Amino acid sequence: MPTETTSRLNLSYERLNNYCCRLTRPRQVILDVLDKVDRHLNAEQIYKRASEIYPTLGLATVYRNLELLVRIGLVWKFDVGDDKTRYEIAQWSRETHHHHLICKKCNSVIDYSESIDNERDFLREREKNLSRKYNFKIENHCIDFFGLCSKCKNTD
Amino acid sequence: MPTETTSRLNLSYERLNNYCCRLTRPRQVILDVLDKVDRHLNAEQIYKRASEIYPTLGLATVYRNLELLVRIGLVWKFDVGDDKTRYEIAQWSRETHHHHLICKKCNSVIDYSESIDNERDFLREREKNLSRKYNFKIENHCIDFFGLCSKCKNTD
DNA sequence: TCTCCTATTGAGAATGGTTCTCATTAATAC
DNA sequence: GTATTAATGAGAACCATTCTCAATAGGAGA
Repeated sequence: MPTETTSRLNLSYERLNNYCCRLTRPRQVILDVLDKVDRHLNAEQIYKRASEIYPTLGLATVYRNLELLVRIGLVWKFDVGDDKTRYEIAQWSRETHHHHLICKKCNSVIDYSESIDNERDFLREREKNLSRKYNFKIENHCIDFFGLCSKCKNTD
Repeated sequence: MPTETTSRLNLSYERLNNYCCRLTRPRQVILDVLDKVDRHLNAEQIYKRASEIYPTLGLATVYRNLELLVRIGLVWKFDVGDDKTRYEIAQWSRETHHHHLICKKCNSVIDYSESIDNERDFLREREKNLSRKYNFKIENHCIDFFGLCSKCKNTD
């Protein structure tokens, strides 16, 4: 019986197929790392973890595939201001979609997703208005709050 | 009689003073460029424009001062995904604060700010909740919508 | 107005995350 | 299997940004 995790990975593999991309070992390993991890990793960190599973992996391959995965929507990337792009597995479902609280000082990231229902309604309405007004096809959004986390707030 | 623009610049100069930063020619010129321009420029573009006014300006000086201006809140920076940080003069007032529509294909940026009142109310409430829940001091937020602009939508 | 102190600058070198190149390998179609 | 060609690994290259350091110039006080 497939767990939730394996079925999410299976969906990812299927999507790769739909885009005529080969299902290679590096791609599986990278997706696997992103799927398992709870934090937002940069390319170097993903490379390090993936290398433990697949030691001959190259860093360039990690970059190439992250770019691909972002392009076909399986992975999202974002920037917290430390010049290293961070990546997370795409969360399309109602339950798992979330936004970020980013600490300006230590660059840590907190996800939040609870009580997000009115946020969703609000955004849907907003996107509809903006699309019409600017003739712009909105595919995604990014809501980040910047400030000081509980630790850094007290040492500031 | 001071125009709106000159008074905004004067406020900026005052703020530099408050932070014990000298009011140097490069800083004036950079602020002046950012104040006048309607688009979101990257460091290179700011350097190019500022050099026309102050030809001996160095690129490193532009980077250093943009960092300073961001730190003291006179300038905001953000990223559209082309690996070049963009900068805009900080818009703190109710009338001028805005968010972005970013085209994934041509990296163009549209500001929107109209009918933003309910957005502001929504965000204020949200920030209050998040601050309490995560003991996080929210200082700023970033709302960007990504997608395809009217031009790119049709050539896709 | 002059002088001093030191923050700031300009130029070029250095850094480092990311991308490119190219010979080699391996995933898929037949 | 075999052929085709997308994908890979290694290292070089790229390029936005930061660093270094001697020279310059704000601005406080005399």
